[in-house]
Amino acid sequence: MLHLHLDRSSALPAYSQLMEQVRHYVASGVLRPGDKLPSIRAAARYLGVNPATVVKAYGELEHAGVLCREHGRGVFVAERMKAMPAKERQAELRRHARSLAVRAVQLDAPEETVLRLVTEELEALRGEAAP
Amino acid sequence: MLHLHLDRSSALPAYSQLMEQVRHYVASGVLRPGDKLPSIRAAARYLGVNPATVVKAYGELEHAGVLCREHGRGVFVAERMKAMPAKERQAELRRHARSLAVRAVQLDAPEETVLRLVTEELEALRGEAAP
Amino acid sequence: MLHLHLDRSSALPAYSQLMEQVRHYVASGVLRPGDKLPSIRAAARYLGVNPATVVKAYGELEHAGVLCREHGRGVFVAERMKAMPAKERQAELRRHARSLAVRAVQLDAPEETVLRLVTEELEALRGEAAP
Amino acid sequence: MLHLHLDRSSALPAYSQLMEQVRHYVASGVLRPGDKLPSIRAAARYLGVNPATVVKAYGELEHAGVLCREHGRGVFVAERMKAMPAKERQAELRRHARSLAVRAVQLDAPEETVLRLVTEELEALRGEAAP
DNA sequence: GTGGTCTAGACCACT
DNA sequence: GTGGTCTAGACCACC
Repeated sequence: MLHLHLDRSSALPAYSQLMEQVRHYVASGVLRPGDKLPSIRAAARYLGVNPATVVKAYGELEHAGVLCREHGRGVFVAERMKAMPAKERQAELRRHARSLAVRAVQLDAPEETVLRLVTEELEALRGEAAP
Repeated sequence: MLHLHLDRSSALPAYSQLMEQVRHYVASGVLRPGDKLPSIRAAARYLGVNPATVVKAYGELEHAGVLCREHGRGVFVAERMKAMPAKERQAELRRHARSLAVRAVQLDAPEETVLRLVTEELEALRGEAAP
Repeated sequence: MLHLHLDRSSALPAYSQLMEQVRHYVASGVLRPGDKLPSIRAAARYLGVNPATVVKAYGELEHAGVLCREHGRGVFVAERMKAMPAKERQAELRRHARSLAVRAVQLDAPEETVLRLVTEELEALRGEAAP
Repeated sequence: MLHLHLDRSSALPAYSQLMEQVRHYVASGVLRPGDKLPSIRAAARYLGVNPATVVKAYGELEHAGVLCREHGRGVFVAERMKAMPAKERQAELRRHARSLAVRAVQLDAPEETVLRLVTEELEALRGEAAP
């Protein structure tokens, strides 16, 4: 059973937190292409939210090419990431990298610490895929 | 004059975009401790937004320890970043590093590309401070 | 054996995709009046769907006058299209033409390109009938 | 005031009908880039539907690059259609052209009638833009 | 069983 | 004022 949880005190809306967790499981390989996700109702019950909230999260992830909803059958991890133009991909990554860099400078963290953190997180994602 | 701009179609609210830009200028050294920021009215006029939007951005940044409002005199870059506990600092950086890592894996970017992007952004910040 | 296939990730329901394919084969002459269609069970097995899905598709097509179910014998292409009032026929065609036109304008496609596409598709249908 | 209306007996969901109408107004030039659409609440009141239904329609049109929602300000026609890869654009047009061609053959309409309908619809869209 | 749509209404966030 | 999120619950469509 997939572990999902919400931080009700977070500034991010619930549907957005759910999206991030699913993205994480897909990125880490815990969820693989073709895998079935918890049904909308099951996830809603488990998280203690309204089914419509899960519908929104799953729907947005479908738009993003991460999931694939099949009427009457369920929701699945998409077989292949929707081809995003290389330029857009690079731009998205750079936005996240810049955001990290700005915080690092403000918090006065040395470059090596920042790079180490990124490496650790990348390895953590790979690690989860193993079993 | 500080260059500020908004992407009205962005998902991020205007005040949040403004905050990010101020953080960027402070991180890069374009704005140094003690520097005066544009007045709320001037910034609002320049950006074409409601002054309340600038008030909110400056207020949040004051709360975060980046700015320092002095009644009747204006808004300034704080002399020293409010001391954030090392643990919190690490946690904030790790959150950003994780977010970058998740996207990198999903977009299938190799580790070296990711690290290069981060290094580039860190250097870009340092570069802006020089002149 | 008739080639049938489903796109499970499509927004259109399975029964609707099946209908469209049968319509296509009938329009192109691959299926001619009186021809027998695959049995409900055979089609369901071939497509990997629930027989009820095929029942629904065949049923709707019978209602539209494209097919003709004969109890105990099978499902056949109707001898003559059920006479649809000229006015309704025109209206249905115009609906599809308008939908095409709206997309063409939005996608900034020149008129000649649009007309060429339509001509090509009409010829493709005629071409399939030949052999 | 923009004319909007729903056919409650239609098989298409209300939000989808709304989308089609907005697409039509944008394609015809009745709505031009930058134009403000009726607010979500105003449109909902006018159409006699729940605001959430309009939210869904506007949201999907934003994903499609037709509209642009700005928190607290309103919903506007996007300045420029999101660049869709030429290949996808062609594919979308061809799908609509094929659907038209299939119906034309089934309804036994001669090629010239079909092409005339398409031309008429394209001209109708251009005509509405004039004033 | 699954997902899809819609309502009525609440409360929050942004400008 | 604007749009954004969420709830509780209904009913429909698909498989």
